[in-house]
Amino acid sequence: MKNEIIKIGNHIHIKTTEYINLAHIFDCGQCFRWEQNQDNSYTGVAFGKVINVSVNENEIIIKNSSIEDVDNIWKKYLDLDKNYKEIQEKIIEHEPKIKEMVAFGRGIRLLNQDEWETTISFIISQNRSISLIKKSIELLSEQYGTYIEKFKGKDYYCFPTPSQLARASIEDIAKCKVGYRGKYIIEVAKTINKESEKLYEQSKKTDEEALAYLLSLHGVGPKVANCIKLFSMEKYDSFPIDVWIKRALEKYFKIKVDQSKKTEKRIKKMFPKHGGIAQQYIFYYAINNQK
DNA sequence: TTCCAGGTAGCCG
DNA sequence: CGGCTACATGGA
Repeated sequence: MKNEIIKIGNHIHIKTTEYINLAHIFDCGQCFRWEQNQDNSYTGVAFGKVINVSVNENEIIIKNSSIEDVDNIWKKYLDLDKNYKEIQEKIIEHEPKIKEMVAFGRGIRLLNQDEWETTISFIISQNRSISLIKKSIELLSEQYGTYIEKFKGKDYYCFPTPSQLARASIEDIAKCKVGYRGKYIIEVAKTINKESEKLYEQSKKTDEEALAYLLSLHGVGPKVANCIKLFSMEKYDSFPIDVWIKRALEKYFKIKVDQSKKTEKRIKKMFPKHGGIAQQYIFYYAINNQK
């Protein structure tokens, strides 16, 4: 996708030929720091910056930013160089049962998020609902993260760095309502603080190597590891299986899902190459069509 | 009150 | 390996 970026007044406009749906992008369970405004725009924090995003006709409008940041950060973050229309067609062609789900989630894009933030966010996510995950991450950022600025009347904080969280005490971090995951967060923060380059090397390594590294982190199992790979390492084969995906695969695709290698291979065969993106359509459909 | 949530570690056979 | 269970917390 070629995206023309122009500045009009204080706003940056990105021309796009694809259908973009911000609600589907920001509320599909891949990220936890974006909130919808009354005008349907979204405001959020990523990479230490606060921006406001809206969509109008064939363009994305970014407020509180600069041409440089849009070029260097947000274009990549919003995954604007990928052709989702083509990917959708390939996914449906290979597994027609997913057609309705892809139609439902049309406009989703997989954000390219920071590895560290994604790691901690999904450690927190285990065995909890999305609204509570968001609450804990907000509390963590307020309590430990660096202050950024006030935007439209609200104070915004960076996601805490590894060293900021490595200094946290178990009693203090409990105030962020992370429950038993507090010890995981602190231990992983200490690990990454000592060797942060190791985490950031994984996107260049093979799927298997990245998986093995992530599984070595305390509190990271196969599901969380696959979320980290998919949402922050551009490893689009990753297919995280949580309770929603398990139920949806069993209900709509009639396959029994367990932890075995056999099941993993079967799923990979159903959703090859862009499996992680297919997974996201299934997840988003599942959480919005529960019965 | 009980059940559940974008699960994992620890333990046991 | 596969099968159990404890784990914090708030919403339904």
